[in-house]
Amino acid sequence: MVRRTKEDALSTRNDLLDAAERLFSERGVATTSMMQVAEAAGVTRGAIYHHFENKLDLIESLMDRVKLPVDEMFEELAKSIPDDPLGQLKHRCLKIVKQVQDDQHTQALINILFHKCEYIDDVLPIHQRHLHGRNACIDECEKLIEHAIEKGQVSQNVKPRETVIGMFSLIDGLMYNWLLDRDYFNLEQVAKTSLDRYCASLAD
Amino acid sequence: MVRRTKEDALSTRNDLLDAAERLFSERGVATTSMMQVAEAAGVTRGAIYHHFENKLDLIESLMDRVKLPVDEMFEELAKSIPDDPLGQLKHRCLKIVKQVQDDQHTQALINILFHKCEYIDDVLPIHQRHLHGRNACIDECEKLIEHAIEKGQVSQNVKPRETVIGMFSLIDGLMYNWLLDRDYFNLEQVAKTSLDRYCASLAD
DNA sequence: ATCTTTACATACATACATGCATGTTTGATT
DNA sequence: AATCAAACATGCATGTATGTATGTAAAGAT
Repeated sequence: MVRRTKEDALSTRNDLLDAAERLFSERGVATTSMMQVAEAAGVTRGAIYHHFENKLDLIESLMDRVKLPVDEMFEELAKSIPDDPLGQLKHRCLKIVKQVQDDQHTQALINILFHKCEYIDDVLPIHQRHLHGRNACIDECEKLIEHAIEKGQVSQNVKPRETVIGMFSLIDGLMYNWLLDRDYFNLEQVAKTSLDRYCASLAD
Repeated sequence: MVRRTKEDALSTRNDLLDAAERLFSERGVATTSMMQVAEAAGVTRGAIYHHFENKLDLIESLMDRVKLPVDEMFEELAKSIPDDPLGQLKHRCLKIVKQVQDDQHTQALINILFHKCEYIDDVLPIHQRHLHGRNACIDECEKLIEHAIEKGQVSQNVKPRETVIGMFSLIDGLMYNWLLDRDYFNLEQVAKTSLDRYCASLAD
């Protein structure tokens, strides 16, 4: 089993990414060795070091494959002129939740970020990327809240920044706990009612 | 430097726990070696293996030293006859947040649980303990919501279980994000207003 | 005063994991 | 057709973590 065509090489690379995603998500990043990833992909470590520099590069490539829900949300927010800003916001948040619930790759990645990798210097680049997209998204959502205030959808007493942080934290917490035990509650359902209540209280 | 008195031994043990708590919280559990812990405590690995069986035992001993806020909450809930169940609930949740914000040991441990240790089989005992106390607490809080419904504080439309899960997730998410960047927002303040809103919406 | 045990330090044996260097085979190029 | 380079496999050298076994000096028991 030696050199194959370029398509085969790309397939090998994808197999490696698939294996890494699965193993990292199941057993954790630090405890999974390069050899285990290679074995799971049916190749040797040589294949990994040919396609990726090291473990960190492998992880970063994992992140490149999947568009995180916050990034997608950010893009959609940018190109929409909100007629119903608060509804928009709620809808986008639920979409994030839904993507984590339904899309396997997204779920695996978020699971890794939440539960399967330590937040330390070595893996910080990927967290940085996540947080960066997140903060940009928070800024955008903050503007939505401000619009909602102007439109009278939301009370003038609410502080936009804190409100968004609260919303995102609620979503984060729900996903965090749901990923710990996916049978404990229905993510989408609880997210919907929780968000509804949270938003309703903003009218004050 | 050899055999000291029993008090000295206990002091050594505490030094080790302090060092472990600090290093784990700062650099992560998996990436911190026993030798680094020993060095930080001013002893050799021999001292660690004298006091603890292995890394896992060290971590579990860490957890034994601190009473987690949920456990404390559970105890207090058990011995209180709620006159204002919803207010009680809110108050207890804020107390958890406050403890994480103000008590250094609690903060370090929660930080470890949230960000500095992978959720895998090896460290699962400590997570299990955390989740166990948590679930017991959720059950108790569920009863409080039921009381609140009986008292008319809360609408009959709310589902107690889901409501509690939402509340806890909100708190979790806030602590999770705050621990990532403690200057990004004021934990106690955002927690208070968010909880207030969330609870207010329960009257419906 | 002697003896035992505690509280460590030191040393070693084992086990991996990583990174690189070096092969080897075939697709791609000219 | 010959050559080059891609796509891996294989082997080694190194570092590092772990667990344990052994040493040792003082504390505590008798």
